[in-house]
Amino acid sequence: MEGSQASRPVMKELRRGGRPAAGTDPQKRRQILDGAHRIFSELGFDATSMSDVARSAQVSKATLYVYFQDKEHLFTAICAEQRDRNVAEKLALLDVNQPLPEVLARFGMEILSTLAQPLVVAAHRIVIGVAERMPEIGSEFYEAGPLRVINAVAQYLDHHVAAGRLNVPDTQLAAAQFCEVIQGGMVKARLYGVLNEPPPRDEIEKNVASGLALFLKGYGFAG
Amino acid sequence: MEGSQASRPVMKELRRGGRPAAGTDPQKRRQILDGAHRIFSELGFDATSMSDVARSAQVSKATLYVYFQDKEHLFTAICAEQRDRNVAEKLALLDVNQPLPEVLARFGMEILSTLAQPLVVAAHRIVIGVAERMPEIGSEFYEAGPLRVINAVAQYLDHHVAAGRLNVPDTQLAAAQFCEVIQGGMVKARLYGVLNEPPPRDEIEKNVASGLALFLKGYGFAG
Amino acid sequence: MEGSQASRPVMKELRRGGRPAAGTDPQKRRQILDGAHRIFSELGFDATSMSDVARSAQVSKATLYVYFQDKEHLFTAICAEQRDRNVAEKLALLDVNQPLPEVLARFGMEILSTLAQPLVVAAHRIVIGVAERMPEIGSEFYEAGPLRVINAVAQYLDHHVAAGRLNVPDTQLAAAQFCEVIQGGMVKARLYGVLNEPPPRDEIEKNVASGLALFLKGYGFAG
Amino acid sequence: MEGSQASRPVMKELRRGGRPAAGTDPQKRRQILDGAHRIFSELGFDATSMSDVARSAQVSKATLYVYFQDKEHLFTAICAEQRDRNVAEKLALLDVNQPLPEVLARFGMEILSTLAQPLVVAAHRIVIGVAERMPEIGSEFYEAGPLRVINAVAQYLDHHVAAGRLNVPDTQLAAAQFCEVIQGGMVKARLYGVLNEPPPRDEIEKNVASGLALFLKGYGFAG
DNA sequence: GATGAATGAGCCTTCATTCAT
DNA sequence: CATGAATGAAGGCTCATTCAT
Repeated sequence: MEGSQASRPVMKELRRGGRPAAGTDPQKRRQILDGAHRIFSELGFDATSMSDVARSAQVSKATLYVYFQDKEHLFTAICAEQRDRNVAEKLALLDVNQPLPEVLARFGMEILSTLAQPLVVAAHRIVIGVAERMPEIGSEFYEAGPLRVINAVAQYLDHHVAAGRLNVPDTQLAAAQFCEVIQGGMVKARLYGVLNEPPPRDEIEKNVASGLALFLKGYGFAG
Repeated sequence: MEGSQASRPVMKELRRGGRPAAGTDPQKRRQILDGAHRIFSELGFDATSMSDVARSAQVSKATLYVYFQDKEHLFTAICAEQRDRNVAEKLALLDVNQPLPEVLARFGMEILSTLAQPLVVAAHRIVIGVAERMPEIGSEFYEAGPLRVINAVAQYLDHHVAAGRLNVPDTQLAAAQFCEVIQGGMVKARLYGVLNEPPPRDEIEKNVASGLALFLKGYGFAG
Repeated sequence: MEGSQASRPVMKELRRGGRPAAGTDPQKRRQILDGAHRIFSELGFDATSMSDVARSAQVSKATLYVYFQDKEHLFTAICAEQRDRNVAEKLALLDVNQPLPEVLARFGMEILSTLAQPLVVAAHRIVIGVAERMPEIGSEFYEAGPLRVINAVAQYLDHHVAAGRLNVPDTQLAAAQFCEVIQGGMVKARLYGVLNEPPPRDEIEKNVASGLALFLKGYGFAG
Repeated sequence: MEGSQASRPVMKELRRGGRPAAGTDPQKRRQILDGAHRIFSELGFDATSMSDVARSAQVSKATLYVYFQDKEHLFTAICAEQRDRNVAEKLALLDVNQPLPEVLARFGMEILSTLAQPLVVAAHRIVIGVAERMPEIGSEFYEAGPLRVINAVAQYLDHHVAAGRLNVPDTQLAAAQFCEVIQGGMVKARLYGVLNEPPPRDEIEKNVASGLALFLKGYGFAG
């Protein structure tokens, strides 16, 4: 298993540059991404075979490889899409000109609703499950997703701290706390597979409201 | 995957006297569990082959199957051990007769120190990664671990709420919030593989202190 | 196809040392080598699948990989065997104490008989066919086989040149020439697949005799 | 692999008028042959994919199939071209009216220079490597190449034997011996991949001179 | 006629699991 | 009981070849 490192690649690695044509039909690409996302979410990364993906996406296995270099790249593409999809529009909610409690409430609702969605939970599960072996995927995902949100919240808090409305010594830490506290353990339970349905709206509302109240009072929010 | 478990030993049982049918040497069992834990933590569930386990545990592959029905059962056994190992002693810290802030501080320190350990993070990662396909493992793990802690904290809070020292409408929810705020995102980052070393003690202290302060003030703790 | 060099191996290459147990039953090893040799000779390296080999050797495909790291190593093992099998005993024929013409006649007969055997031709064919992509295999084969013979003959000629019985300015070159002339194109034709049966003995004799006469007269052999 | 070759064009033939059915642009054909030759020589038959060929020839893969029925036919076309390219002009050197030693020297130089060229070696390698599975390709190649040369030399020798200048009992055999002996093992080593650069002119000269001298003296050439 | 895209078949390799010893 | 050896099944990936445009 170790001696072959030098000799095996000889046979194929000689082939140089120029990939096969790099599938460019965006529609088909979508079809593949959607099908792959569906089945990856259902089975996890390792337990999903490329045949499964092909079946789920209704294309031939070979076509998969026209659009994506390999299984890992396909998966990474899905992750990237998943995190980037709505983050931007969510961050836009952090409007410093609106009243803080309402902004954070709305923002929290958005975040929690998204995070608790089964498909999103599934994506996080996979990334976490794979993080040991492929730390770059995990880090990248974390940084472009959760961390980006935390940073935005921290910046938002900075503003209000400067304005004297909040007493927060470490806004970065506070932002992380905020993101956790509004979840009330709801996402965590789902991560472990305890629950699988999207939570009812009132439960989300309750958790966000409770967490937000705790946060505001705890950091001495002065209307 | 589970069907053939009862039939094989039967033959042996018939031939010999009342000898214990399957692997019962507790020392060897330990050896296997330790080796398996080590390698599972390093590679994850799917990426670890039974050959890897055998090598890591220094036993033959066949012996593995004498002590554990299959890969999944072996893994489950490790998880069970992992969660149960220290939970009990940690819960004992929640002594209602000691001053609340100190109890929660000490308890939080314990919890966070444990959760941030690489091997523990690895175990959680695996369970989460596997939760989609094997929800029972995930649920069981969650219930015997995180949930058990939450419940204990909730009960502890109940006591102080009853004593009028705390104003908490939903102690179960508050317990979950407590468990999250004290982490300050420290465990989450590790879950995604962003960091891998155990955090320095002062960082843990800072996070617990900050989270606890937030929690106490937010829930109107009155000394 | 090129970007994956760094990322793909991550998944598996993590596994370290200790191969699976390295099949050691020499009988089974023989069985595999023989079966593989048979089918490789029939179909060539690339056109022979490991399934073909397994079938031909009457073992499971997985067993193949217990005894040989991969297809290339299996093939190399066959080549090594093939060249080493009889070379030594043939070189022993070059006895400087026997009369030169008889020695070279006997030696030439041995060499040509062997080289014209279908299975040997097949081995050479494969090695040559593969030499572009795997030059080490080709070189190694050439050096351990043809070159070794040439060197031995050169040394043998040296002796007789020193004794004044032969007038050869470059014995290395002469040795190469000798090895070729005695074949009379017989091996070459077989290499290209023109003929496939082993040549009749008298044809071999004729070619060797003719080539040897040419060689001796050409290099002024003086009884 | 060969079955479907006649049926496809039929449809087109019916629809349109007397337009040439299959790829007839000789320029494009050249382009394909050259590109294919280049890459086949580099990688060998099996290791060269039709994508490689398409890339090397700068045409689409589908176009390849307009000009050549399949991979094998394309390859065969290249081989045919390769052998026929210069054989004729070389055979013309065998002028019975010129002094024999000079003719054979010049002829030998031409032959050996050509055979030792990397691209030519590569072609031979491929044909040999493929000969087991596709004996017609091998035979055809051998007959139109090496054998044709041998025959011409044999005929040339016949003339001089008849003129009493040479004492050769079997000119066919002698021709084969001549072709081999002038190579001095130079081509053989290259066939096995030991060397890859074209040999320097003086080395070629030396081998031819040595071989020719041996041949002439051995067959009693009388000026 | 030329091409980009698609695919069924098949390859090498590995894995979880089970016997015979 | 422990093990070395063996294997059926499956996985990721590529290829020669063919349509629709």
